[in-house]
Amino acid sequence: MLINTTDFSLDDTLGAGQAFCWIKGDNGWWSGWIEKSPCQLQQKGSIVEIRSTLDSTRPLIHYLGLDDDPRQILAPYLDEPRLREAFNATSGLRCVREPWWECMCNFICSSLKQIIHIRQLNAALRRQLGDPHPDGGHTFPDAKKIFQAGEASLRSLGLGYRAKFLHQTAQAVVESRFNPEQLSPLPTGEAALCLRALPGIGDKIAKCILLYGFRRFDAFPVDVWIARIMKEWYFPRGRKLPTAKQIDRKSRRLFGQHRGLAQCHLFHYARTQAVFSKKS
DNA sequence: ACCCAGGACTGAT
DNA sequence: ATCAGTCATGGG
Repeated sequence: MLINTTDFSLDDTLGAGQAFCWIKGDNGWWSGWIEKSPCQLQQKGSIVEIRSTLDSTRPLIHYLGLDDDPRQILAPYLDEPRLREAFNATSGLRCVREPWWECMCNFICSSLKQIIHIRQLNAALRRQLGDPHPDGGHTFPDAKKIFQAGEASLRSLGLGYRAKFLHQTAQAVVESRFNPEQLSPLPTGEAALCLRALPGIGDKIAKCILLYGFRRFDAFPVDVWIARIMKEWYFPRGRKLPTAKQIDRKSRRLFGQHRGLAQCHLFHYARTQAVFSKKS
């Protein structure tokens, strides 16, 4: 199957720290998952080629966020010259729609980890606890599987201190102490507080889950890369990095209701420009 | 060996 | 409310 796209980059979208089940092979094909279907993707020019058992391109268009136009959504904020610089360098990036549970697990695993390590942990969780798929690979394990595996077993996969967090959060989901439907009536700020009740989820990870797992474009996760680029561009005077609260207020004022989408482009730009790698 | 990574949590001011 | 210390692991 083929999808024709405009101003889209598969490499940027799958490599920008949103989803962690995708690996790019030496042949140029990305291998990963759309829900429970293994899937391979390759981009040539404006064409994305799909190899999978899916009978329609619709789930892929939905997953990759190809149904919205970030240039149009961010248009009101692109007068700001620095955001425009970052956006123009990353305009092929789309905000993906990750399954919320896998997204939650990925980001619980993400604390003090590099993106490559998060991918490794995602692969380990699938291989060890997921169901094998006839076409190869393993589906992502549900909360019950991860809970029943036990903390020690999770630790043996390399999760470190995150093993206890993931185990306890899985238990909370199994016991319905957390249900994603609780979030839908809540504004994003209160939804973040709800997520923060779960072990291993603080403000930053809560907002990643809301942005990538629940498509809350007004969630603005602040990690070290965002802190660096925001300091460099919007807090140039100070010696130290600005606080998360300062950055949040600034993002609200600069990027409005769609600051989460702006964050996707800022994060990817910061991470792919050598200028921002832990300087000052 | 050393440094850092898409942080969260705890206990002390 | 802010702040330092602690927590595991792997790659550069």
